[in-house]
Amino acid sequence: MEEQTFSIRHVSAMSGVSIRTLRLYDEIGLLQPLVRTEARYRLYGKNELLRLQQILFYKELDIPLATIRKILDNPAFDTLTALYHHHKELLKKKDKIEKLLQTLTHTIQSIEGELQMNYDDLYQGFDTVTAEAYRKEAKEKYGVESVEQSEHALLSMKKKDFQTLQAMMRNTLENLFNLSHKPMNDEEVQGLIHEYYRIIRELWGTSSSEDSQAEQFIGLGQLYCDDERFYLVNNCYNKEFAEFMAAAMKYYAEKQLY
Amino acid sequence: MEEQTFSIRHVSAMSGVSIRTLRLYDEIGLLQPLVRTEARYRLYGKNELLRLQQILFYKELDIPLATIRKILDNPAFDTLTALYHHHKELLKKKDKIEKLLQTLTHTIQSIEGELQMNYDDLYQGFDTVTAEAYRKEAKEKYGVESVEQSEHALLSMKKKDFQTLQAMMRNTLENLFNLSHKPMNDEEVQGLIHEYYRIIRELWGTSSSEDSQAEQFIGLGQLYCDDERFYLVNNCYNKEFAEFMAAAMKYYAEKQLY
DNA sequence: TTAGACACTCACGTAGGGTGAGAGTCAAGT
DNA sequence: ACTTGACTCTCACCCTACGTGAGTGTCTAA
Repeated sequence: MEEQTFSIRHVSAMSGVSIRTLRLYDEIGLLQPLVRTEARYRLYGKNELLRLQQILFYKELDIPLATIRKILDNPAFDTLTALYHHHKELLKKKDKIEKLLQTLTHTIQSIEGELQMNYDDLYQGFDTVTAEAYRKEAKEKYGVESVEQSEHALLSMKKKDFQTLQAMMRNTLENLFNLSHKPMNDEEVQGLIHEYYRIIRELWGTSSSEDSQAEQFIGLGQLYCDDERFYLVNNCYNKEFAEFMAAAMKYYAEKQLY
Repeated sequence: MEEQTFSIRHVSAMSGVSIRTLRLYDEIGLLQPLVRTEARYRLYGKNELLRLQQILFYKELDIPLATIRKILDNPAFDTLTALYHHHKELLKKKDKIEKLLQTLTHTIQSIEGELQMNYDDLYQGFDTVTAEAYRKEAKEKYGVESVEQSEHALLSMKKKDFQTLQAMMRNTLENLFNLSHKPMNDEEVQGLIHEYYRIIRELWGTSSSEDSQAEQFIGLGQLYCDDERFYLVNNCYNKEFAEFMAAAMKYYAEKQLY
């Protein structure tokens, strides 16, 4: 029995995504139809519809399309994991709106003379979109301060590049978190650590350097254990996971980097 | 005593909006600094900071910049009214997230075999971005069905044009709602009705027609009273306001259009 | 005066589409 | 078999809202 398929118009109607957009997604390899008929018509199946949903969730989080594709095409990608991740991010979005509502209420009160408001407070809750803010986050979260070239690399890194790396890092960490019940030297775990290492190297600005920076990588893992600011997943500090990461990173460095 | 002013970097830091963006906003007349020094430096004051906040709220609602400018530059613009409007829209956004969370939960349950899910339901809560959806809304809300050229005008109207008209219409209706305690023939009220008339004409595709369409305009006002689908403000049906509108539109037509 | 921080304008480029033109395909009706 | 309206395709131009870099001028403290 053949799988049920849907024309591009049908998918557009179901999903609310324009036909032009669906073609764009095909073009860039983000969402390819199940079938191209002899007439070049696109026909989509169930898996494509599910993938489109994932795309829309990631879009809701302002992830660029190229990054979405990378994430979805990763062999380690898992739909359920991603859905849980989206859930958390949507809750964050909701919190943001709460904050905006608060700012709004305060502004009204300020205008009506009921309270005094600082100028800074006018903008509480709005997204900060400057490259500078992104760099600050990198410093706080990814231990780039301790690496020589990092300051320069960070200054020259473009905002989009940083966002892409960040999204992929989050994705990798999520996957690692799901495997943290396994031994840290598990093959799959170590594969993900390898990925993590390469992303960190991009952030450090040393991705093409001969020096493998094994010790720095180990040091970063240790930093996760020592400093409670480094909550890696679930928006809270998780000691067990930090230790898991540190051990896995240390093992990876010793096996692959020395 | 001179007003306190802020450099562009300061405003960027306070607001999270990039310097480049602030320059762009100046360039397009959306947010002009209080002062340009002899050196061409931009200095912003209190009113500019408040205006920037308004811009950010409108941006949060995906209103195009040119439209934001039109709204803010309208003599009838009122900050408090706008803030109340933003409040409502943010609550709507929050509802949308709730819906997405629901969709997400259902998807998880569907994958885990706990329930059966239609393909359409995969996309509940996501924005519908097709021009077709916009046209449908126009038909439902602005009485375009009853006007001859409207179908053709609607088909040829671009999505952005429609969004712009829609935003301005909402804004005009908000202002009218605030004046609905006044007589419907009040000068200010009639000024806003004039605005409303011109926007409706754009939607009808008859903005440059010699025929004033007085009767159709009156008929549209009557439609608001007769059909409970036409909730104009506050996301609910408001009979008093609908009647106010109908009367004001009738009066306007009789005085200005015949 | 110097030097570093800051600000300016100009201009190129990009992401993610919207839109229109022109042509081919499908399927039901005659 | 032909017609016709709905559907689909590709191509190509355009747009919004910036990001980014280059080059140059301005400010201010030392």
